[in-house]
Amino acid sequence: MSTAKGVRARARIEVTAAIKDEARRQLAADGASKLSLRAVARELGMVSSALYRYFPSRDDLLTALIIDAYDSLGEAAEAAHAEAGDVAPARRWVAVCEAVRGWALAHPHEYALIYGSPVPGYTAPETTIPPAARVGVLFIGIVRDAYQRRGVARTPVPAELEPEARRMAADLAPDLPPEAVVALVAAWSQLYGLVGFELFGQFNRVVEDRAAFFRHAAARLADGVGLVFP
Amino acid sequence: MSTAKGVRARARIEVTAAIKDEARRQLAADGASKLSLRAVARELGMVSSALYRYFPSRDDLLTALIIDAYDSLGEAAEAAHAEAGDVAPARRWVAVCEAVRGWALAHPHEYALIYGSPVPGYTAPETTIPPAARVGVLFIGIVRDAYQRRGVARTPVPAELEPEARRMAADLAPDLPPEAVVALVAAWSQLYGLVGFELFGQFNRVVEDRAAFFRHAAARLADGVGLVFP
DNA sequence: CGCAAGCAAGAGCAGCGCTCTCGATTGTGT
DNA sequence: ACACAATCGAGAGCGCTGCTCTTGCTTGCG
Repeated sequence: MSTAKGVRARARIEVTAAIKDEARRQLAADGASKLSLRAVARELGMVSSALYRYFPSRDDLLTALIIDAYDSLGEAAEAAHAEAGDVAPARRWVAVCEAVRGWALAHPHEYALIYGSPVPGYTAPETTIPPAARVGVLFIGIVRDAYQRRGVARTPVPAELEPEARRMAADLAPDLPPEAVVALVAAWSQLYGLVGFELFGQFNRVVEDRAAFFRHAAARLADGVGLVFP
Repeated sequence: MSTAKGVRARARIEVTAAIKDEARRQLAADGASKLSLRAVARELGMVSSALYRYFPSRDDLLTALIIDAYDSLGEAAEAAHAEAGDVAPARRWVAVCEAVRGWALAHPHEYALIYGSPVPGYTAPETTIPPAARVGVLFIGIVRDAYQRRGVARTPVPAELEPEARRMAADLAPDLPPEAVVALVAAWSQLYGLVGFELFGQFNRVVEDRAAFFRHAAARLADGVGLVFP
């Protein structure tokens, strides 16, 4: 039935979505810390206290937006990966990196929400973990594919890191060599250094042609992971 | 004279410092967005309006804290560099990276203030540029030193990036090869990806032995810049 | 059909950044 | 040396925030 579960449940879903939409609008306009429950309620023509029936606190609304942001980013990355098709893993790696950058530039405040400083006094709940992992999983898949095709160039890790490297590989990708997993995780985090610096103005007066700079840096990141360009 | 400029000017300096100290305390305790002018004033035994004689707005207080944070980080990095002495540039590079990480772990909220998402609606004034550049300048010096001693390993940049690479080199370090400057800037930003991910919890359930992981990643960063370990 | 659950509305509390006014104190030019 | 100007702390107040509690109306299940 289209009205299964009754009018009330349907209304709840719609109102919840409307709240998130309006909140996302304000987030994109003014940033996370200016997001106001009262303003959202006002814009929706309801009184502020009514909003607490849907989100028990401002932080809960933010959490919902965070999950959506992770999913939106993950979707963009996966779409770019799919669109790249069956090209060499190194090229797919760069395509995903550029998708991450593109999404960040298009949604700066949402990017700041998930990869900038966590909202003070706020710790993300478990629910955010799976969507947050999507881009990482994608990278693992690319490296795995490269490894299965013709192997990856390996850079040995120092002795002090060997146990940790084995533990990481066991947790994240048991079929990949530990050195590759270490390189992968490092490159993964470094990607967000590149994106964050561009987004938060650290490249002002330093890098001008940021698209070209990023493309090159992403390719070198791929290189560092052991992917080769044909 | 020790009382030159009169009692009033002296008092102003002391009160300004007291305000910044208390603000820094609250920043370290609860983060930037919970920093409240009223709470600072309360703690200092003054009324909130009196505080506006010293900082015209909350953002101005934050700006003062940002500059101090950049200087504190720069100082820590420079101290680590000096302490490393005359070892190989690659080792000094890693020492500075570890100093940045150490400072960030010791001052998480101040790190978030300067390298996390910028406080929404707030754009840093020109005054913050020189202190913000200190760590970068340090890295340039290290690479320059390596270059003058025995050269650096160069990775060519693609044709599309060549003009920008030349421009960056002319701006930042005219005596260094453009490829090295590009690699340097990339590594510089990537360092903050590593640090930020550890600090903001992105490494939870991914990397456990973070010190060893970081040391290795920093060494590989140095490698990417063309520095060689003896 | 009746009763419990779900819901919007309104009032209210404590906190915030910021402004303005009012005396008191301090520094300076004549 | 004295008067005038600049500086400062205190207090009241404005409009905003997140959040709570109570009051009725609406919906849906037994």
